[in-house]
Amino acid sequence: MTSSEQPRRRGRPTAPLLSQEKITSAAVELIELRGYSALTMAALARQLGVAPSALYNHVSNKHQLLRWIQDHVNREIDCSDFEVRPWDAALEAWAHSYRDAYARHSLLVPVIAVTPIAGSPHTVAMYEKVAAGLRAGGWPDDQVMDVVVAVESFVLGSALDAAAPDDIFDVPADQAPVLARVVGARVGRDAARAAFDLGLATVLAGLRDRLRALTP
Amino acid sequence: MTSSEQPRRRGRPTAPLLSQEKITSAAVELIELRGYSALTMAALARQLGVAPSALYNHVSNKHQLLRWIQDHVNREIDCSDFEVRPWDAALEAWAHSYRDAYARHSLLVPVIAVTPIAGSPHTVAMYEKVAAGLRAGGWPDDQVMDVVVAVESFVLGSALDAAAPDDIFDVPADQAPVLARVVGARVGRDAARAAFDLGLATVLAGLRDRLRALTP
DNA sequence: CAGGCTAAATGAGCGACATTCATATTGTCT
DNA sequence: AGACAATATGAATGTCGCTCATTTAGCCTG
Repeated sequence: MTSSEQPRRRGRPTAPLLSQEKITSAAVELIELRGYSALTMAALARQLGVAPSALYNHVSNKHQLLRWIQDHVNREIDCSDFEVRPWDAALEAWAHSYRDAYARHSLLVPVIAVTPIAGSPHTVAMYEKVAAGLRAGGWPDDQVMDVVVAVESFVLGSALDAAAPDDIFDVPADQAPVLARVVGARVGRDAARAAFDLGLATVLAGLRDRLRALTP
Repeated sequence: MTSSEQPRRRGRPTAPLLSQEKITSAAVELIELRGYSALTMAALARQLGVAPSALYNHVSNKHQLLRWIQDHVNREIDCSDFEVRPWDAALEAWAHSYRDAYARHSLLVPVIAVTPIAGSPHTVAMYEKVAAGLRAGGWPDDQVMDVVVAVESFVLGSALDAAAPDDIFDVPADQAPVLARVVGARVGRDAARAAFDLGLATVLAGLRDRLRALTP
């Protein structure tokens, strides 16, 4: 069934076949269809009906492509609550939305954590809203980023954890009796979700206390 | 200076040149010397004075090698406090030690988070101590792992954050004025460390509250 | 309107890796 | 002594990201 693929035209086409938007969308589609391991430059080019080398006229390398994808994913994160609800409720909703997005893109987590945000407009917009919300909620300037980073660290760690297999802590009871026991005590639930919920509730409670202590 | 490398003997040597211990140590040494990007199977073999293919008689693939390294790194994590101090103090010390270890091995973080611990003896031993400490501290069986995973998520997220460049949040003030302002308000400090300390203190405060509410 | 510059595509091919395989050698077990 | 298993070598393979020379077409300028 090798279909009749007429050899494509060389040279500059009438209208450009590629753009940042098209490349990013195709990459995200590919990831959602077949996972991150399927995201190769060759596969992406194929998806776009283009030769692999053509991509490099638009994106400098695969790492930059991942940053585009990251910014695309960040667009899905909901931080509208910061404009209409108290800081702690908004932070909770943001954290949930953030975790869910990256549970589906856990391979991006190590990329996010290390990449300057400046080149990513949606990402910058997100942090701007979060920072404004915390400041409006009474947090002092010099602690806002610490709060953001702390919560974000927990969120990204949890996103990684969400990608783990359910039996990650399974262990023979004779090797580690206490561990086997407490691991057994949480079967049935969505373990990663439960840990995230407990952790987030804990963090929020701690933050409320801390802010209260700051502003008597 | 291409030194006189006599062609090495083929076939089985009198004493095995390789073992899990030797391979892992050499890999860790290589990483500490030249970073993770230098950890290739060829470079590792070279470090051990052996042909690359010889490694595959001992380790099934690079991913398994990373798991050996992970277990090796976990051996450095200090969790002795769980046997001699209150659960919250021990948890704090553990988290610090854990973060510091993986700040130096952040490339392993996505591997840890997803790999079953069963094949890693030091890792199992670590969790056993932590679980026993929390249980002894009064935490109910069905919440111990949630606490462990929540703290671990924060720790691993923070370890990733520690590997980020200092200027990761730098942004033109006209694009995101509030963000620029709060980012500017924390210059001078070790930002990642400050966020970790704030977050850990917050989590511990929240956990103490929670346990107190459970056991009146 | 001719000539040149630039954008954007093609396809060949390179180098870095992880991994596999046929083969050789040697210690150990029967 | 002979068979087998363990452990090394080195050649080869396949996948990838990426580069480069080349081609083509639109646009700008004199």
